[in-house]
Amino acid sequence: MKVSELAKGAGVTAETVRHYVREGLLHPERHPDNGYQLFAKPDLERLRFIQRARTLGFGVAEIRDILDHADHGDSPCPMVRDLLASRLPQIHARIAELQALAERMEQALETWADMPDGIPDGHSLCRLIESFPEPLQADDTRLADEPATEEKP
Amino acid sequence: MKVSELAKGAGVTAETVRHYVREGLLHPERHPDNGYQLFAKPDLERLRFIQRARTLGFGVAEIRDILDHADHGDSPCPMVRDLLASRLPQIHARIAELQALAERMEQALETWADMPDGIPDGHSLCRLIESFPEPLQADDTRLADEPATEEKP
DNA sequence: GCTTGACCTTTGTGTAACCCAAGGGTTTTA
DNA sequence: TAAAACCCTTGGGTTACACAAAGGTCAAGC
Repeated sequence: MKVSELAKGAGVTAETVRHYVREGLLHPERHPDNGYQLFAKPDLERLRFIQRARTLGFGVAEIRDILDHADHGDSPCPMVRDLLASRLPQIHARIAELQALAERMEQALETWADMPDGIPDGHSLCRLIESFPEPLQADDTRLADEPATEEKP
Repeated sequence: MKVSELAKGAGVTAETVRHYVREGLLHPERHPDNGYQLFAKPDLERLRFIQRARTLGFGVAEIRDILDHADHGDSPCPMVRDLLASRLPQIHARIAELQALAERMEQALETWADMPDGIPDGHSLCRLIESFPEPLQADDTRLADEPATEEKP
């Protein structure tokens, strides 16, 4: 299989496949004549494995570690469990954070529904925003990292 | 005020202040002798405004636009409202996404609690992950962007 | 006057997971 | 046989900062 064929088989873009190759998650052979990357059937399974792992919140580097373990004949499952268990509370924290954000936004829209816009007068820029409570000091309760579930701008 | 003083006043780091200056959110004067950035009292209010806007989900570039409008004497409030209203559903989508992720993770941990780890055998890498449902094809229901609420690794 | 430590400057690099464009070779197809 | 379609690599962009390096500045104590 060539790059695009593998990509289609798993529902990702060819760029994503190349990215995984660059990051060492896939190890294709090379066609000796033209240098094209050649994937075998197991690579399709491997790519699907990667996809599932991504939806479970694993980062690309972590998946590489998992795959490396497996490639060496070691069971990566304990690692997988540990990663999952340690990441879960962070996801919950992130959710809470976003819910708080949504509530602030909704509250803002409600509050502002019958407030005048106001024009910048040197004391305020946009009274709407300024009427909001200050972000209670430096709250370092932010989530450390969240490698999963990316978006495409 | 110098950089660190302004930063302390708003509970952010000096780096953050410098970042906002680079991005055009703050326009300090320069001490003619040593080139130090000099901030006035309004800049502190401005920085706090930025912080509030960030907690409301606005990105730095958006805040720059808002501030530019205000600096030109235009009321940025309609823009603010529009941005908020258009971003809110994305936040909700993002929350739903993360909740689904958390559920998958929890379900995985539960399911695996009494499953054997399994050693890679050429057919499976980690049966635990492979026993999971495939990410239903290319679901492009992902969130377009979410410039707010960043984390610090 | 001088050293020391704290603070200032700019520039460049790194982060996560890709996307996209450019420039150039290859294969397939009409 | 020529165009369309696909392959390759390289490099830059995205977000909101953090951090390190190299060097200038300043306040205080001796």
